[in-house]
Amino acid sequence: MRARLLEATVELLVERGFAGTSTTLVSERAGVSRGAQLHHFPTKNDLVVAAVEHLTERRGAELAAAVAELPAGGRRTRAVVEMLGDHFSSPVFAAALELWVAARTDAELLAAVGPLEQRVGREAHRMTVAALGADESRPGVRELVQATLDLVRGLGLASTITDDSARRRRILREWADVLDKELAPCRSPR
Amino acid sequence: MRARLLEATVELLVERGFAGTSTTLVSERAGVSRGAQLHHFPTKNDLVVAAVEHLTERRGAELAAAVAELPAGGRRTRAVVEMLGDHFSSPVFAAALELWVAARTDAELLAAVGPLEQRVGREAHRMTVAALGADESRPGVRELVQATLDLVRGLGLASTITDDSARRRRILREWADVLDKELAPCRSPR
DNA sequence: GAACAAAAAGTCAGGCTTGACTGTTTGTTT
DNA sequence: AAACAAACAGTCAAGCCTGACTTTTTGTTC
Repeated sequence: MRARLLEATVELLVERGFAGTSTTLVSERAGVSRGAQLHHFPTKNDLVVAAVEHLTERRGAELAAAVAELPAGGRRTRAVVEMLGDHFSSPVFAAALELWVAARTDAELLAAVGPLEQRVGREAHRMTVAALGADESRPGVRELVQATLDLVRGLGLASTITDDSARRRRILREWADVLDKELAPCRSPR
Repeated sequence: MRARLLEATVELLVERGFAGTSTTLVSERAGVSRGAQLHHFPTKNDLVVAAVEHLTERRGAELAAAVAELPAGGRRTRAVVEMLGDHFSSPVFAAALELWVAARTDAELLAAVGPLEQRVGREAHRMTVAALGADESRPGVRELVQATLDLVRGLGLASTITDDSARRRRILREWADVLDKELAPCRSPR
């Protein structure tokens, strides 16, 4: 029942945004009575904060699953960045974005979302480093991985109102080529 | 008077977000009566759409001013990307972000914000190409400039809830070095 | 089997926001 | 100078959202 409420909350975040996600709508969508909802989550903030955590777990699981299915061979870097690009253009990202923006002007929400997102960010970083087989001990490598994640975040933001996947693919392909050159373990390119 | 209303709208977008920007607050902040406001902007959407246009002009002007003040010499690429990074971490970006996210789930708003943001994006692209002195006829260069803009957008998004400017600088510095290598006109690095 | 606690269901009032309506001032034209 | 139009000012009712309160059902323990 908790799960149903959280799922409904995430759905409504994607469809109607944070402001459009009223607690009444959530209880209706989840098929849960208003009283039951208020029993589990006394206030809207409680509900949404719990939804953040739920969402975080889903994001982590989806990322891990996507990494596991990566092809081993040749164009691995391209596959990794395309996977990241897809992930950060998914509805899951849209829901997270709603929370992110809402938290910017809501101190209570920020206190809950901030640390969580930081944790997810670190995990995504670890995963990406592992997936790319990058050597973080080399100077600059860590920054380029971070840049990759910030890039897909920016692309994801753009995709929420203009979904130009062809443009995204071209950019990520070029980025992957740059990464391949910069991350190559031998023959320092500098 | 229109200008005061629009300024107040932008301020409130930054401070309280889209949902927190009520028309009543705007009229109070602008020192304009409710009736006067409704005379100029019959609905909230009218007001906010006009604010988008106003904001767009300000963004354009700020970008142009920043470009004009760039040092000519040595580390020009670094200066350009740092300038972009600063710009996309400013309150102006926060206001635009609010509108962006609100437009995602509001068709009427999307119709107004979409084309506008596209125009601004193109202009930013042209400016960046000019500032970097990039040769867009070479394959991949265009994509790398786009990637740079999407990267700063992603960094700006991150900065709205966690303003880690040191991290941003490190990342942009590294990226600037990569850009210098990739955009160098002679000796194709591929 | 009865009693008690916890979960779920329904109702409702208070507060806020929006936009419509009516009155007042200012400026321009004849 | 008068009349008319446009901008401006204030008020208000309808609608929605939130969260508190009351009642009913379910499950567990004695």
